[in-house]
Amino acid sequence: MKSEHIPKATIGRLAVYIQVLENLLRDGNDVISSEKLARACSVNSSQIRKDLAYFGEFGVRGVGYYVQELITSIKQSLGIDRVWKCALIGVGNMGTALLRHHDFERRGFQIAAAFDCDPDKIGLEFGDMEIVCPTHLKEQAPEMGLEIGIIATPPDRAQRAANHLVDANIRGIINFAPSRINVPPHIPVEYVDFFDHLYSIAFQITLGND
Amino acid sequence: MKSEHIPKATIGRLAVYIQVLENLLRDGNDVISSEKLARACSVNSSQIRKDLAYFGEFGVRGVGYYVQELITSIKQSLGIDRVWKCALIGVGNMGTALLRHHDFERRGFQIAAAFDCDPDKIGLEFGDMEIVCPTHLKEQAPEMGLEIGIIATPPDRAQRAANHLVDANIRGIINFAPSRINVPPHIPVEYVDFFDHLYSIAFQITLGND
DNA sequence: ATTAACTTGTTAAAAAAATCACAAGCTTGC
DNA sequence: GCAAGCTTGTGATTTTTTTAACAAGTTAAT
Repeated sequence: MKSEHIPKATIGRLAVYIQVLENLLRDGNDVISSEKLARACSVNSSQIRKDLAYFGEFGVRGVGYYVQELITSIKQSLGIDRVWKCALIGVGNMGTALLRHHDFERRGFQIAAAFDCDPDKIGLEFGDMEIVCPTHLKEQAPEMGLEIGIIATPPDRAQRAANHLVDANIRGIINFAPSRINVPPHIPVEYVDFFDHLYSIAFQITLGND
Repeated sequence: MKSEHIPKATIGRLAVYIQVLENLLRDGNDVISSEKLARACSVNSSQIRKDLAYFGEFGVRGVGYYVQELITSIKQSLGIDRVWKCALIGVGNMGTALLRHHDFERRGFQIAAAFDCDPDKIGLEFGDMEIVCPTHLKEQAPEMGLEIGIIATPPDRAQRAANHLVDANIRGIINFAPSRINVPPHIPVEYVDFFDHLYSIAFQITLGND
């Protein structure tokens, strides 16, 4: 197989595979079968083989997958075999936590610029970055090669932030603010809200009760 | 319709509906049709009606849904019409950010106890909470009515944290650590990793390029 | 060199989820 | 009181996703 439409669920699982594979590698596993990987990920082994088949043939029949090689292949398939520069808008609680989050670099994402419209925050230094007004986005984005926008504003400011990002020709947006945004259809948007997961847990617990 | 198996995707969308409905209510909308709500959520209107139908009949034919009433009904359906007490394990970067996150209370979740096995952290005050050793979980959980466990440890400590939670009869777990955990099947687990969404954005951008 | 034991990639079948389409029901205006 | 205009709830249909099944390819042992 190769190319055609790829389910979003597949992308989510690929992220899981990477995580588990990296832990396997750390534990000294060089080769793994889809069956064993499947158990470690709590999915069906056909599922794994099918997910991978969208992107190519990465295994060896009768043997399995070489772990390091597979990690590299999946990362290439997802386009995360390079550094993506991100623009953060909104340096409140969430934004600050993101700036402090060490995993960004390790995972291939770099918050290269931080924006906030609060006059009290503008000018503040954050590591080697200075917080500036979002109006500067349009000029800084191309200069700095910013490609992904991270919205971490209060909900009522999210749309404005999105407008700034679109105007600055950003290529994709991840929105931590609890509100929907409208952008042109060629710009992918992902919404992040970990309370979704808490709701799901609460629901599953409640369900198990009756 | 009513009860039967409910797709996980439905739960995810109900969370979106709540978010959008709350914003609609704030903007003074008292009634809304599935068609308009669908547009605001970027989904199909039948989808909304079907999602709601799993839980009951909340609308009025010819009229639509009363916004406040619908919010209440969805929250009841999900079991988030009450406060859930949570135990946090791991007070590092992520754990601290969670403790500082103001939305917990507003959304019906309360981090009522914080645990960490680092001797430098044990004894530290956090608001009105003191960080204690995870070995105390088993005794504190029933006393305090802790029902949900939040794992925010480094990846190699996640399984141990999970064991403590299971041992303390916690009813559900949300895992922020980037590693899979094994728990008895009756305990629901949700994995949270917002890099999944960054991967997805990177992939969608890359895909659009060629 | 042949057999036995594995494991992948892929086609076919099954299951699940999303969408359509419409009868049933509410509201308003005349 | 009735017709016209909406909008829900739901059975039927379509689409998508997952799972099963197996031919094709690999390795190791005899």
